[in-house]
Amino acid sequence: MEKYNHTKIEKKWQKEWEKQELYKTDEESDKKKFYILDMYPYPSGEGLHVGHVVGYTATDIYTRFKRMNGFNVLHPMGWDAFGLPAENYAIKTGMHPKDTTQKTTDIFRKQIQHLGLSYDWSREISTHRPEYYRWTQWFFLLLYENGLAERKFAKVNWCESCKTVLANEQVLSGFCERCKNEIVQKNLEQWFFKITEFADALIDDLDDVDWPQSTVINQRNWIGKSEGAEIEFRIQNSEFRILVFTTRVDTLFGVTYIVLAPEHPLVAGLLQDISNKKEVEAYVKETSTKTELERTAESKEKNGVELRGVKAINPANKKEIPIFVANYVLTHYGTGAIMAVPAHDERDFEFAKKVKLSIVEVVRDKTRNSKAGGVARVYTGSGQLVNSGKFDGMDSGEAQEKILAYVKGKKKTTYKLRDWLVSRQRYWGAPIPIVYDKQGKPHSIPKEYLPWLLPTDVEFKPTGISPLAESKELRGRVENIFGKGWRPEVDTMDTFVCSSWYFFRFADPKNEKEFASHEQIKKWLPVDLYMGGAEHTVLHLMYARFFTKVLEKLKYIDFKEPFSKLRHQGMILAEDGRKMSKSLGNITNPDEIVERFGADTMRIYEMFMGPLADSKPWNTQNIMGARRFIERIWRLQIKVKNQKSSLDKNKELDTLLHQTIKKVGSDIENLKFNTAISQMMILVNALEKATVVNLSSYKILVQLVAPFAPHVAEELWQKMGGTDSVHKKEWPQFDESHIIAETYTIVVQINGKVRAKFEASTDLSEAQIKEKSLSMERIRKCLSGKKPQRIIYVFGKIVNIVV
RNA sequence: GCCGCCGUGAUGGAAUUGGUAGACAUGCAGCACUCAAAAUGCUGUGAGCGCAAGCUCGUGUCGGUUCGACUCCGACCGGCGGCACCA
Repeated sequence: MEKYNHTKIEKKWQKEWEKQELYKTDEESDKKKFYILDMYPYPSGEGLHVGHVVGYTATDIYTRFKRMNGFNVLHPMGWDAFGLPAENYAIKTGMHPKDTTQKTTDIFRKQIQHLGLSYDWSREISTHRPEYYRWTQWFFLLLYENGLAERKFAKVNWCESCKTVLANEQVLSGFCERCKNEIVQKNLEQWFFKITEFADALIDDLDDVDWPQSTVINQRNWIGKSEGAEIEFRIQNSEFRILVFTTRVDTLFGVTYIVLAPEHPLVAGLLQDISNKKEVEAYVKETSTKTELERTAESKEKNGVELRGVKAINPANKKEIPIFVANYVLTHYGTGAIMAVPAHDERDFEFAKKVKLSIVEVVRDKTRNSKAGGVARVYTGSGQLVNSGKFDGMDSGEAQEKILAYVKGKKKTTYKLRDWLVSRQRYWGAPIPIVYDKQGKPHSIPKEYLPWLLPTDVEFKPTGISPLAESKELRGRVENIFGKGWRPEVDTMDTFVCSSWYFFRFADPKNEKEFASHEQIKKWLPVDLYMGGAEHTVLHLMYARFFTKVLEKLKYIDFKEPFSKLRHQGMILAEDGRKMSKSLGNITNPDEIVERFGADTMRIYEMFMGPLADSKPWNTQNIMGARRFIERIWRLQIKVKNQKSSLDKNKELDTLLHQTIKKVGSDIENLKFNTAISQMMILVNALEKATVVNLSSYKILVQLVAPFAPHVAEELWQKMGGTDSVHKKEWPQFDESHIIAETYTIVVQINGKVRAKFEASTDLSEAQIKEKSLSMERIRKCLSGKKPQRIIYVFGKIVNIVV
């Protein structure tokens, strides 16, 4: 027997599989479809890291398993190629992003192939290619022409270092997601997608998907649906009214002042009527030039000024109350104005204390004996109403309804979700397919001009204006087509636009007439299993769901959710337990591991580390365990004999074999690869102890291992006389009759503590088992004459004697 | 602060309609093979007590439910992730 040589075997089979196009999706097949998708990577210059390998190996195992179980599987791979890092890299090196992208995707593809991952490369896509972004542009126009994309002025997040506008989702606690620089706010005209129109569907349809609970909750929180009411407050001696949004109508009698956001339009409207006009103007100017971040980060300290000389009227008790402008009220949420209830809202309480405003308790905690008039602490729960006129004594729920009717308020639902800002002042993205006429009015670029090509005569250096604005070619192109005085849109699209529909393209990647044909979409979508890191939950998943809902609304598709089942792979931490990062110098390079130990070992190791979704630290020492496992299987070859009977002479081994088939199958189905491998190790350990291994048993072992370690399995399959690829074989079946044992171990406990065990044959009755337990010498000794009070028998498992 | 998840040997982890805690693997120790090393194989490996048979304790802490709790309930402690003045 030759020594196990992973390099030789892996090279050989990777070449052979490519030659045979073994993993190409069968177009003609009438087998049941299954679409297994990885979140496609951004092909960075650093290459693949060990974290990618976890997710890709997991889906590969599942893919191979599904194929062996008779499914027609779509398992594609592509590149999220547009984006800031490629452009930043281009700026640094002077190379065109197109060339660097080409280079890095080539490296990624090679690395992925060296892992033996069974993607159908004939369907590879890359978002930076005109054949692809043509359809990204088509989607933009689809949204625009259906009123779902609009251009508007907005206070937007601006990164001074990246020189671009960012989406809210790309701002992490006030800092740029990419470069970690602080974000400032600018007022600019930008393109938005109206994702807020789908807020309810984005919440409701989460009920129908099989996703990790935490991800579903994160999505819900991000959308932030909140049901409440709008209530109008009159202003004394004025035509103006203040509309506030509240979720606590029951506290209306406790409203002792009103607060407007500094940007609230009414502030300007009321300026004429107030006595401290200068002070208010100065305050508004100061607060609104600050970003939201500065307002919160520099101090959570609340401050504000009163609009002196005007009073609002509380519609519930008709009392006159003061009006403030304050920094703690947000313009963009609700109506930009609030009714302050200092006794029952922490923020209002804090502000009222500071400015010395009155605090009136109107809801009392029923479970506690709150002291009358005790407003030293805020009570934000619901309870029983006090100081609320005829509503006294009602509980919060009832009062909500009654008071709302009494003041003629309207029910209203608000959301935290805001429209998606998609324009970017950067080069390396899909150009927005819009041109402006002489009056500056936007027009769609007619579909026949798509792809609307990204010009090449541009400097990448960020200047704050879009690089495309410099392109003579682009300006000329527009004037040629549309006429003199017309000018191009010079912003590009956020890369999240590209990734919001790529999973459709895989169904029909070469289609030149549509983003994907109706039949191919119907055939393959939705995605049956989607795998990716949890860090993408809010951003990408929300946008992809939004696009899917748009398509459904416009009758392109007839399903509502793109990803039926979603799972996250956990992060691989460095050996020191910290995150792997370049700056810490603790990165493990997968290429080195593959070279030293082999791809099969790498795959087994990463899957054996622990539960797929958990974060776990890398441990190079532990890789040897995976390697030894493969070598043990390899060495078992010597013991293989082609015995006549398919049933192994060794009954115990036969039982174990069938148990293993069963467990490995169900574990793969549940993505519990660590325990599947552990079960196979148990089988291998047992086979090693036998003097002879039946050929049929060994072949089954090789088939079970095949999804995990495809190269060595293929090699051994061939050595065992297999003619076709093991990966095309049917998954082995187990026989339940081989698993059922003739005896089982009964554990005898006294008061829940294990005292003895015995083997009982399956035909013993309950009474016989109890009797047998009591008669055991050891049990008699332990009982030492004490009378059992009760004897509990759990079928086939336990006898518990209670004394 | 709010929401969600998690806490098991030296280490990664296994075990949940409540039923033998620590499977499998790594490490470590001893032995075999070897001139030697590597590789491989065998044995041991939660803690304490005991010559032994065996006993006691043990799944973050404290309490509860139960014949029986890693598993269920309550409070607390610690860690991770997300959101964060959203009215």
